[in-house]
Amino acid sequence: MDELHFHYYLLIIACDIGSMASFDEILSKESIFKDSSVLSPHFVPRELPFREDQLSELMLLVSPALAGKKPKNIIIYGKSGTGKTVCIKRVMEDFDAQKKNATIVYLNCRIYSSRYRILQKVLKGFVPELERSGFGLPFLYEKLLDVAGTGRQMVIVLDEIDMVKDLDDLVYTMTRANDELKAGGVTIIGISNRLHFKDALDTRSRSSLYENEMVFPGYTSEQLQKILFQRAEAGFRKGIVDGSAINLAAAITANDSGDARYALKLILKAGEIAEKEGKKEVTDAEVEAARRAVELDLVSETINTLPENHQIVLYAIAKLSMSGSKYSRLEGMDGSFLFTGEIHEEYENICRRLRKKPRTPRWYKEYLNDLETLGLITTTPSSKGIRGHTTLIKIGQNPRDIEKLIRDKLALG
DNA sequence: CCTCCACAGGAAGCGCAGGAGT
DNA sequence: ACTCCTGCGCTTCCTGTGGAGG
Repeated sequence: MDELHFHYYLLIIACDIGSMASFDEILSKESIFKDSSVLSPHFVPRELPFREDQLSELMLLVSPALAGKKPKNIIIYGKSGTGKTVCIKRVMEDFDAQKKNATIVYLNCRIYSSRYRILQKVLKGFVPELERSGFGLPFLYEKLLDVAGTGRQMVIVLDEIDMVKDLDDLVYTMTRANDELKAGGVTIIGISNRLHFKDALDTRSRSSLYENEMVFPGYTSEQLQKILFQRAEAGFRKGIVDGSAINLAAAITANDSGDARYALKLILKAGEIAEKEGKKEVTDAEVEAARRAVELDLVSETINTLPENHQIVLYAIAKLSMSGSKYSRLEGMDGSFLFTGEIHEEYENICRRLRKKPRTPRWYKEYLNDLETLGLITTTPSSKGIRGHTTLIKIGQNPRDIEKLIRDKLALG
């Protein structure tokens, strides 16, 4: 942020709290939160309700490493927000506290997505010269043998393991390392939310990776209620959160995913909304408002990570949705569906305004597919009646919200 | 019935950034 | 650090489909 913008920024803040007369007033105003970090998705609580079984099973499976023996490899399945990562983190805390000749490392494979990178990251803590790159795979392999060869048990947790491109090779490398090692060992704990990713593995690495398999089920509405209660108690001051608000948040979440992370986000957001509006309690109304806000947040996050051309196409769709489809009116319909042709025209117009070269229709169609996969638009093939063969397109959310989100981002007038 | 329009989507090939391997 | 190569994003070309209209 440059200086000018920084001053604007201060000005905006000043306007925002314009109603506050003094620091005394601001500071004397009590927050409804006791400790909002408890509600953050990264928080690892001492108690993990409804995951006691999985937790003790995991500890049992990993425990040989603390006794100098190699544990079996483990694969953990479960949709997002079912407590996979948080369980592992808890196990890791207790594991490290034992201070034995054993190491447990956590990696997210979205970032460390190849055998090479994983080895490099794991060994970095032991081999200082790896800060510089330029070492071959054989070198890394030798170092792995050196590090584990001292009798060290190494447990590598690979979150989102399905993102590893050469998983077969990785598993094979680890298997070979374990064969060669006289003391010490290397164990993989893989976490995945895609149930069918093992189909892509070859038989040999599959059987060695799947020595143990654990499944984390989604939380039910009742379970979510208890979890939310527990967290709300620690996160909010007494008597702030209404019981029915928690039930509502649990019900909304259980209804579409059972994702505890989403439920926590709802409650946190509801609290923030209540606080901003100066309310003393969090009720159903705040949870409802939070749901809309969280949904828009998710959409906005998706849009922000979209490549520019996808954004332009989506912008074109939002723009046309606001005015209604000319083509479909010509066909005597209500104008709520758009045609691929008119969207492409609009897309080209916007590209011209932005002085960008528009992509060809062939590729533009792939953009439409991507947008549909992301749930931002829905498409219906039209087989009868309308202009031969075409696709009818409808935007997923309120076009005004989408239009505004992208307009700010693309700096369109 | 034939041709044209508007579109779907496969195949091949191209240039380039960045990852793999040394 | 340096080179080679692969994969990605994209264009070009092509075939196929079904209604509209002469």
